Amino acid sequence: MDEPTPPRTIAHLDMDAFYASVELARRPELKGRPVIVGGRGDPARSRGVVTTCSYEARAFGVRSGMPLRTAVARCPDAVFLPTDFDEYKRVSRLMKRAVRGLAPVMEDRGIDEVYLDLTEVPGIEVDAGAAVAREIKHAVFEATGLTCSIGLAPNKLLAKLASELDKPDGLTVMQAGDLERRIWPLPVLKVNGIGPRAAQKLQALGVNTVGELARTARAELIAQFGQHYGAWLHDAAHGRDAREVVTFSEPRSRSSETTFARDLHPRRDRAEIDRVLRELSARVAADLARRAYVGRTIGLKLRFDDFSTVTRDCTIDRATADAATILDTVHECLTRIDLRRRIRLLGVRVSTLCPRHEAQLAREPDLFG
DNA sequence: TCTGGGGTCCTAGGACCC
DNA sequence: TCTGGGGTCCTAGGACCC
Repeated sequence: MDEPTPPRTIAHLDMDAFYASVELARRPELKGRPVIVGGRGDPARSRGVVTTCSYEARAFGVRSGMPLRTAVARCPDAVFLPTDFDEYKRVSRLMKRAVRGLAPVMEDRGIDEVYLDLTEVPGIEVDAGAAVAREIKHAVFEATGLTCSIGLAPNKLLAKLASELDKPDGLTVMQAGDLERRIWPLPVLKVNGIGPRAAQKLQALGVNTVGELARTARAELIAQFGQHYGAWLHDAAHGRDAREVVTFSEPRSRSSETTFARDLHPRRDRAEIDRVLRELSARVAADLARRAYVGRTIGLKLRFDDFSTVTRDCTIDRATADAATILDTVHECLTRIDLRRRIRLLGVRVSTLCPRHEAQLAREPDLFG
């Protein structure tokens, strides 16, 4: 067994309906109306999906991930807005700066959420962290004009579940007995790490809620899901999670992909395909250069009109961030794919990354060899 | 009404080396 | 003539998350 660790106070902070809220902040006249954010404009003809929607839109059954055309059908009177990532990233930076000022041990979990280890924050012992959490919520509101929800718990898994219990503008402190009372009745899909596939398989076993999962024998879960995932499922249902709050991690890959407005013919649209691959390679190269990283594995992703997806990759001798090298390697990958359907999506990825200066150090012996 | 774009991690098989 | 494991790297696909 693992060494027992001293109790921690972990927070999960989640912005409320983030993209929709950012849009409402700069268009206050839309307040109270259903607002749906997603795609690049013209939702009725778009192949995009809903990225976020306001709570008013949710009342019509609109959900994130839903095709925009479905959202139009469910809520034709909604205000549809294209995604403006640059603006969301700007507000996200304001949020994170405000949070870090009060709780420096922060793990970035994307544009609108973070984990915090509050264990060492002064004053945390007073009321299990609720006062500190209120301060953080206030600081986020001062910096962005937006509300967030915070969950406080002894670990990340429970903090994440807790932050959802009282949305929007919520603050939930998990205490003794709350696992059984508030978490066990939830459907297994609410647990971070259980997705649609695992939930479906669990349902087939008669397991629908977290409590039912907790009551399933560990050995049974391992038999059904494998040693690693089976044991994790059992631990998760019992609220056990020893993961640290990680303040920095090296990036593993960078990529860029695009879905076409109409599916491309592999021969007749060859010029367009080449143009897009060139563009995607240049974008990934620029992204790597900006971050001062290079990578050795170049990958091509292709989705056909039937939504089947294939990938090919190729590892080269010398890590690169050069657009021409990436493009050449992508073309090499393309020759290994049987192009017998129309193409819906193309993507370019560079992985096995390392910082540019480390790659240079590793190469230096070559200069003398 | 067909299903975005950015990621991470895991698995499994084959190559290759010791 | 038949038969080892372990370790690492590479590739392809898939589950999952925001």
